[in-house]
Amino acid sequence: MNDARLERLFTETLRLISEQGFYGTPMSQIAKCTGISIGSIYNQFENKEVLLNELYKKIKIDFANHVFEHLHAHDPIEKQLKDMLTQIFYYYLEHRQALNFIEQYENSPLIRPQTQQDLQPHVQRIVQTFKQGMQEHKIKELPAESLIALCFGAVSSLAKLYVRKAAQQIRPEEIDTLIDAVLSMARADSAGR
Amino acid sequence: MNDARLERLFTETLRLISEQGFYGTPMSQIAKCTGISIGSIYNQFENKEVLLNELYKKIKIDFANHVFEHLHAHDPIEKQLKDMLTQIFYYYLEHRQALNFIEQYENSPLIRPQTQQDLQPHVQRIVQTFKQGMQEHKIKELPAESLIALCFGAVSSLAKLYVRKAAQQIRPEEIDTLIDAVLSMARADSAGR
Amino acid sequence: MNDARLERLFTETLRLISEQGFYGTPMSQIAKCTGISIGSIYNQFENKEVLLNELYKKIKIDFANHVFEHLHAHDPIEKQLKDMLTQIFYYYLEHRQALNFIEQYENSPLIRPQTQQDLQPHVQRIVQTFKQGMQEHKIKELPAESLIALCFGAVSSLAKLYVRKAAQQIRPEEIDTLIDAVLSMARADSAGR
Amino acid sequence: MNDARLERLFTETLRLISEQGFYGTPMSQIAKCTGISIGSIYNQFENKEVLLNELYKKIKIDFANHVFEHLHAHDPIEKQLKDMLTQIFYYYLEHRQALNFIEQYENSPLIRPQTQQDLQPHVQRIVQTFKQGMQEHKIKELPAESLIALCFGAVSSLAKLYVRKAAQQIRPEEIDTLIDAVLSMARADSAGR
DNA sequence: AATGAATGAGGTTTCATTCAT
DNA sequence: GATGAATGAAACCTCATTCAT
Repeated sequence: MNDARLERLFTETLRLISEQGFYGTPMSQIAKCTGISIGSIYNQFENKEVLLNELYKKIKIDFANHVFEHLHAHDPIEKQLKDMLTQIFYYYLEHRQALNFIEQYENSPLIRPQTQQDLQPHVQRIVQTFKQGMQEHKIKELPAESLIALCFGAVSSLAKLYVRKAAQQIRPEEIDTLIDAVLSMARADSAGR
Repeated sequence: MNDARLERLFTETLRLISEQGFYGTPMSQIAKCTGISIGSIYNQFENKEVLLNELYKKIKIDFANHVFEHLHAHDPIEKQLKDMLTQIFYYYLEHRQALNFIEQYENSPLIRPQTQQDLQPHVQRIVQTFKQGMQEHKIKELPAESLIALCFGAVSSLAKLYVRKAAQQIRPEEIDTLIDAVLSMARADSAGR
Repeated sequence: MNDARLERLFTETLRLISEQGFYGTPMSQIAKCTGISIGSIYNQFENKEVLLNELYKKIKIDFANHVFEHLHAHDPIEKQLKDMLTQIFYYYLEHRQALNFIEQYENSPLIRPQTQQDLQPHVQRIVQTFKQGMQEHKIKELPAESLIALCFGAVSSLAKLYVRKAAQQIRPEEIDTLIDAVLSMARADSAGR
Repeated sequence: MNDARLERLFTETLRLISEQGFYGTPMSQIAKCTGISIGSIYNQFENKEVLLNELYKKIKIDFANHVFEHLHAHDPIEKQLKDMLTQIFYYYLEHRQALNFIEQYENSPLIRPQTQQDLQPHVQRIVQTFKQGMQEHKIKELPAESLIALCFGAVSSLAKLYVRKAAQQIRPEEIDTLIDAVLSMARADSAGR
């Protein structure tokens, strides 16, 4: 299968599943909407679960790449963190299908520890950035995983809120303030009590 | 259907779905595991979607009730917020099936705006507590909805992390510190920058 | 079960089945619409098939009684036949639910030869009237059963047509002419070729 | 699905339903008896109702085609009508499954006005023949629809009678006389009183 | 490699019937 | 008798997957 077809397969599958869910989206519909025959899809992916898993990995990697593209390794660590969270928020807002798919998938029994392992290298830099911040005493010295969970959980939750209220205008200063708030969870100088 | 059976139906459905997902859990299995015939289930709930919706509402209300039971209206607002987030975290930890069900359901196409409307009264007090905190200048004056999304997103994300690493011992002081971090998102005196 | 309840059971069952068919009408709906519990219905009738069979017999007997009530044994045989067909036509028109039920039932696999046997006495007089007409040489000497089939088939077919076009006004002279036409099938003096 | 399979599907469905009725004939049995998988049937027909509807249309069209094949447009109108009714009678006798299916279907709530509309063109010629007879003053000037209902109702009723008494030998002269009787309903020179 | 008709296990749901109250 | 909650066999239908072309 050539790249264009594969791309169309992923894009359309993402769209359908974000609208209808995993089980509201039969393979036959994916075939019809992409114009790719069911047989060809099964030539490429062993079964539906594998297709979804590959889509998940692709989306997460796209996401990670996007975020890191906008990060400058020589910026002060605080700026890097702020940029990271800001990028994540706006990425989700502009890729709400991806946001929904990720949340569906990560909370479903389809997700396997192995998949998360495979993605480790792609998100390694996030952990590094946080840990570097701790070494520089700019970030609270807490388990990096926990801090990351707090920050990412907060941002994706915020993104989901803004996606739902699609109509309302996004006021960038408000977002900026909210992301500062998120950062205050991590910042070392932030009052712990 | 008497209360005991209904309770068993809800409990067992929650367990099965948190383990196997919505579509990995056929009605026949729910019937077998509860010892309630399929016919009786359909006597009580119009269809599977309605059953899941009612289960969702029940879980959310149980959750809200639990959290509010441990809140003292006359405590200082800061303490109330801290207690709330702490309660939520430990509730999720002890009700990981509920946590997983809620996350599955809220990210699925099954959820309907009407359901969220129906639950409004039960979560009203959360909004009130935040707004009161703003009036007392203890809480940043940001859209309450957004602040709540940040805090709740952070806490549930943290709970999911701890649920996954079930084996590891929970260190209460660490949790306490992390929840303080969450609160620093909301606290007015916290450096916004 | 007292008479009023039994009557209501029959009336309502007839209505439901004429609107929805045998299999579109569950026992539970009959129970709800009559206000008679399912248990009571099963006390009275062994099963659904028996209920329908009893209803069928009741309707056919009501129908036969009505027709014969309007027949005068001392009228000339030709008048009696004409009255009979006319009565049948208007009976069907005013009891379209009965007409539909009968046609459904008689063409379904539910009908049993025994039931038709049981009704024999009630329709005996029809056969007698035709046979008497033959003896008086007013009626073609053909197998009575066949002649009856022709006449009754024609009239019920006509009734079904008029029932369908419910809106249109019935013009009694037109009906009269049409029934005369039906009679011409049977009349001895009618040109056979 | 190729023509042979489709033909087998129709033939076998007709047989089963004429023996067991619509609701005595599950799709699974149709699948087993035809050797066509349930999936393939549903590939071809949206649901059971559509399958039955298509079968009904096919049967009616076959029926109409058969009747018209044996009609000669240049014969005198009286002969055409007689031939038509005779053909109908023998067609039903030899296609008793079709006769039973049609009667079941037309008296069931499954039938839809639209379907009858769709068949209009195929039965148009019947109406034309009757109307032509009226213009030629060979046929009583009554509403064509009503006259047709009378004649067809009589003939199909007669056919049903002969089908039931399958054992008895058919005496063609008797049938001929009976069909003449049916025609006397329509014939202009037939005594109206 | 691409196709899509065919398959049938297994899902959701219905509803005739039972039986304890 | 009357009731109606409970039952579960069996219906309709879906859809992941196969495989001959």
